[in-house]
Amino acid sequence: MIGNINQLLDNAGLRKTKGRETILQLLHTQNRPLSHQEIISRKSISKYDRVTIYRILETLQKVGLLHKILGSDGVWRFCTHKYTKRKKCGGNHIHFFCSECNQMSCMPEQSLPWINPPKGAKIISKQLVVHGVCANCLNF
Amino acid sequence: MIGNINQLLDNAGLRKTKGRETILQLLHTQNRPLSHQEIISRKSISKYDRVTIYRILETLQKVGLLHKILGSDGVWRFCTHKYTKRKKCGGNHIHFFCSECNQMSCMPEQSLPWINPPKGAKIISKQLVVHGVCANCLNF
DNA sequence: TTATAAATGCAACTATGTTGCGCAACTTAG
DNA sequence: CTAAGTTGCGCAACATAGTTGCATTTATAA
Ligand SMILES: [Mn+2]
Ligand SMILES: [Mn+2]
Ligand SMILES: [Zn+2]
Ligand SMILES: [Zn+2]
Repeated sequence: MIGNINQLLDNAGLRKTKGRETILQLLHTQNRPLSHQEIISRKSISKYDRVTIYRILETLQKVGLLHKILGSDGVWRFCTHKYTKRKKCGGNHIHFFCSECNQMSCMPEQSLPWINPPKGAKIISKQLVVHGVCANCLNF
Repeated sequence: MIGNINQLLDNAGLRKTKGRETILQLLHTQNRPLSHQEIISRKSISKYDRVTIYRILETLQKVGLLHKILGSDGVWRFCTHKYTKRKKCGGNHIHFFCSECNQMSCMPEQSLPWINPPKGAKIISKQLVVHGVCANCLNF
């Protein structure tokens, strides 16, 4: 797995550092987007400086290894791209945000609708965040 | 117009204060969501304390007189509901955010897609923000 | 008019994220 | 292998959005 991770960094033309590997590794084992806070509070990552974490996340996202989504709490979450049999997923799907536990999840099976841009405008990206209460939190 | 505004506050069961009237008035003359910053920098509003503005916006939004949308800059924007011949609009539409001028606009003609909730979860609301460059900014 | 409840102002605080800079680590040319 | 150049990291300081507590003022209704 770690070899795989290094491969990703390599392909992206990034230097392989322990911090990047660890974060990529962590996000790969999760199947939901994690916030900076959620990431840095992991044992394996807490030793890094918070600024370093911010920069690593920004870097990984810029080269396309992560996608990021803004929760309705104003906090960014980061997630590795997932692959289906068909094609690479660039994070181009709906996300769900539970306002009880503040956890975000991907809804990869539902993709974003086609959108007619405002007259003369150029669309770069879209984010559809569904806000609600997750199954877990509903059972309490 | 100001009579109309007072009516709205009244119907919502809110006290009529100069601050609330002025802010509602301002947002009614705009047809795009304004941030706290954009609002407080208006001459007519700059005399109020920033905390008061935050609280007024929160209050108006809670009773349903405003809808709020989070921009990809992490800043909330507030907008009055607009009415069409057909029906009341609860802000249930797509929003466009220009990353050049940081201005948000409503796309009321395009409504949000139906979304299949995650198993066992309850959906409360949705926000679809389209990120791009507006017509104005493209011409420079 | 007066009593009550709600709104406002002010100060302090929290939280996320950014910037600048010196030092360390890695890469590459010789 | 070594030195120079480039990139990443740690630390401190900063920027900005939004919140909380509490004293004071204002709106409303008795
Ligand atoms: Mn996702
Ligand atoms: Mn709108
Ligand atoms: Zn939850
Ligand atoms: Zn623009």
